Amino acid sequence: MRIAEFDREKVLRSAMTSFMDKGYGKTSMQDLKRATGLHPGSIYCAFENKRGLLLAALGQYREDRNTEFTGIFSGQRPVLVELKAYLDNIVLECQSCDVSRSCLLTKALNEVAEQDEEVRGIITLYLANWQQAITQVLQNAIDQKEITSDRNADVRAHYLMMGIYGLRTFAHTHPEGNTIKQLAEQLYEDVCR
Amino acid sequence: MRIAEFDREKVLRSAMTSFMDKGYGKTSMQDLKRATGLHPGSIYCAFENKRGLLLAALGQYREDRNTEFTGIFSGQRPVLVELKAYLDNIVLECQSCDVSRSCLLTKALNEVAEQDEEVRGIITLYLANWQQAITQVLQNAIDQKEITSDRNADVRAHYLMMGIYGLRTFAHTHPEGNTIKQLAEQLYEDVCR
DNA sequence: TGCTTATTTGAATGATCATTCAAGAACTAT
DNA sequence: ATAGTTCTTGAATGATCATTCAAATAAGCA
Repeated sequence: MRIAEFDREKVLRSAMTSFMDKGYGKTSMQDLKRATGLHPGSIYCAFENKRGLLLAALGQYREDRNTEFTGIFSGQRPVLVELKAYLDNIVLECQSCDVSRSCLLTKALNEVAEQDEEVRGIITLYLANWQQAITQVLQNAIDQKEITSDRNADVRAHYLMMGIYGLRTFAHTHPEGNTIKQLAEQLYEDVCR
Repeated sequence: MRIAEFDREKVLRSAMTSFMDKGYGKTSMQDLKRATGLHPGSIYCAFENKRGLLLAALGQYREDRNTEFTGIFSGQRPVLVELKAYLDNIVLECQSCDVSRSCLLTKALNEVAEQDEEVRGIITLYLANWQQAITQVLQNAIDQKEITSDRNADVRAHYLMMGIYGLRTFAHTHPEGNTIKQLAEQLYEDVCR
């Protein structure tokens, strides 16, 4: 026996940012070698494929986003306060210099999903999980009477997700100023109205 | 002298859909040869490059979207009626079977813009033109007292664009049902509120 | 009709890429 | 310590790709 030397999470996060920066297709194995510090053979030994590395990176991305999500929505504050903090976080992300590192899921969905049934299925599943989590948050807000039940949690969650997707794309062309912040604030109001 | 035999617009529209279907990077010259009917040499003679063909296709896309836009916002009906028709059109586009053929501009922005300063500049310019046109529409609606001047046209245009971006991405994972239509309706209300 | 100029054709080129593989290195267990 | 297993290394492989080029073709002009 012999234990693998590399830190799996570190490697996957390096691959993640490579895929987000250059896209899956334009990230060559040489790029991945440089980013992860792993030689081609090791990558193939550990992940079978460049595609396998993408799948593993997607899984890691999901996990990272999950812990971030449950960290913010810990239930220690009113739901709407937590939701506002969540949106603030996304705004900061959009305003950071690396706008292109928006969301590996949507980026991969745009790039490879149309050609790869399995990848699309996985990404769709992850996004559906995210949507479910957001729906639960909004349902909590309704249960706590923080927002009305005029529109149900599902409809509100759909709208919020649409808004977040849109924010990220919009940020690509408007990284400057506080336009993003204003948009996020109106989005918050319209979701909670 | 000798006149080029091919129909430039037809060729560019074929290239457009190829780029939208597979992405710029994964569209090979063989794909483009099949799609456009032009042999490699002719493509290089007419557009200098694969990249040149992309630039030309982006230009054609802009023109096509422009005529579509001015066709809908002809000023013959109340502005808000025209705006609703415009959104209905986008909804139909999102619900059509080829969801991936969403918008060449945003697709290219995601894929190549981070690597190619010039392409990003051109796409950003086109999108800015679009935003300007939408702002003008909303300003007209304000001038005609169809909506209040509580929020100015710029802010409303930003929000509408964010919503449209988001709708398109959302449609990738929810092509079915009339979720998209509901979202578009709330977006319309929130922009005009 | 012939001459010039431009386009079309499609095989050839050279680069880049993902992937493989055989040899070397390191860890565990006996 | 030694055998056995697994990981690492990095050059080799074969495929694919954008691009080039020289020959062939056609259109405008004299």
